[in-house]
Amino acid sequence: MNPKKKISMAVVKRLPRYYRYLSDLLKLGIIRISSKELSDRMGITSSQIRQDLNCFGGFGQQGYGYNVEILYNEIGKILGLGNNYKTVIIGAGNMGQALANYTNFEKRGYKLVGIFDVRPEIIGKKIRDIEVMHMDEFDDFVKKNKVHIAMITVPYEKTPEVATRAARAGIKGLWNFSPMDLKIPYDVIIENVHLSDGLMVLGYRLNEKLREQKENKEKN
Amino acid sequence: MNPKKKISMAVVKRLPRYYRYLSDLLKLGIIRISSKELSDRMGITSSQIRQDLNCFGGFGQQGYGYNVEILYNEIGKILGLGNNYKTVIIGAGNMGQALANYTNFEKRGYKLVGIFDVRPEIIGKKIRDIEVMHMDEFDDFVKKNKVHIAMITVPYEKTPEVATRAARAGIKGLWNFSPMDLKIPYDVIIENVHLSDGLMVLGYRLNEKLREQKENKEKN
DNA sequence: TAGATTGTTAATCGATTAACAATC
DNA sequence: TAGATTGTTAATCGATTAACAATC
Repeated sequence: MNPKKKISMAVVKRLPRYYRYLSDLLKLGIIRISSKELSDRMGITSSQIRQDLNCFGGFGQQGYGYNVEILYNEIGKILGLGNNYKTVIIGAGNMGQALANYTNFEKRGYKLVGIFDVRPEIIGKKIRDIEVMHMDEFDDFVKKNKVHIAMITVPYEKTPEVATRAARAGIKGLWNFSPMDLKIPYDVIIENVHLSDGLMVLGYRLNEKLREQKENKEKN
Repeated sequence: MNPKKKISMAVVKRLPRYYRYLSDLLKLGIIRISSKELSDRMGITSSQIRQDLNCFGGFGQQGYGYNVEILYNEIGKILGLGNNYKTVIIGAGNMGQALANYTNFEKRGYKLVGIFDVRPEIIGKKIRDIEVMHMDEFDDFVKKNKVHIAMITVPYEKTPEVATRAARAGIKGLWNFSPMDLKIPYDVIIENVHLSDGLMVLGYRLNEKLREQKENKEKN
């Protein structure tokens, strides 16, 4: 492998999936796995698995395969899970609370340290031992606690303003849940979650299938 | 264009994004747009836009460009938004309630008609005018109302069981929010939402950036 | 050692971009 | 008509798959 070569997004996006499957294998008590076995489970080619893993170095052994635990830990490292990134949630509505209760993130090393909102009726409420704070305290909190990531679950119109404020306060990564392609003139990494896009793809596939079924019926 | 040729997923996944941008243009009162102008706004090539649209037919006009409203409606049709798909939510926890309140889906033609749970304390509660029903009523409700899509936001362990039940009841599409690749032996279309995968990709990008910054600092 | 399976190179496939004739 | 921009073909680029020598 060549450590200088830039890893393509196609590969990076597959890493969390590998990580998930390896976590399952680990729980099942499986010690070693070949690229062939893993490819069968995941529904991809073994070639792709070996190719992907070799972007980051040789984690396997000829004639043996991969040690599940080692590979799991290595992918974790590649994904930066050991960095113990601290996160905050801005917007303690249903989505914010859902994310706060999503213990999967903690398991993956993302530590939720604060929840913010502006609505008086929700300030002070406890969600998973974390008291909802007012946005007035946001900037100081981020600086004091060296928070890396903000999950933004505020109403659509507020999103750019809140994102800008977070970037100014020193946040390095934004996870945006509003249905827009968030763009702000700050040096910050943005991941947009477009839930309704996913639903529309489901709708398209449903559509295609119903159309095919109709065509087949007409043939007979 | 060749109507027989299968549309690639790469293209399909871009359609909701086009739809979003066209919706914005429509709101701005813009009547026509060229592939070049749209490509500038979206940060992709005009070639890709023309190529994508031509998978489905010629919606533009030489020397003029595309009529925003027509294109918007055509993409809506392709995505099957006119089919008025009916949806239900299974699991009225935070995520379920967040989805229930996500009015974007309604705007896109997905009509939420029912919410289900098994916890006595939540049955009967109203969320956006829809009363939470007990799962005992699920099968009858789906059949009677011809529900197409179920959004599954139940705890991890319950997911396969609930999905199976939904498929048996006649649901055609499942939108799964548990962090697993849902697989059941039924003829049903499944879209998995892997929220933590997205967070991990954000973590990777953050990691890369911090590493680069460190390297640059060491050089100077 | 023999068998298995990796790491890696080469071949293929598919997706994106460039180019331009057609045409509004 | 002249200018603009599409629809579409061809060229390029990147990602996936196949193949196999290296080696555990």
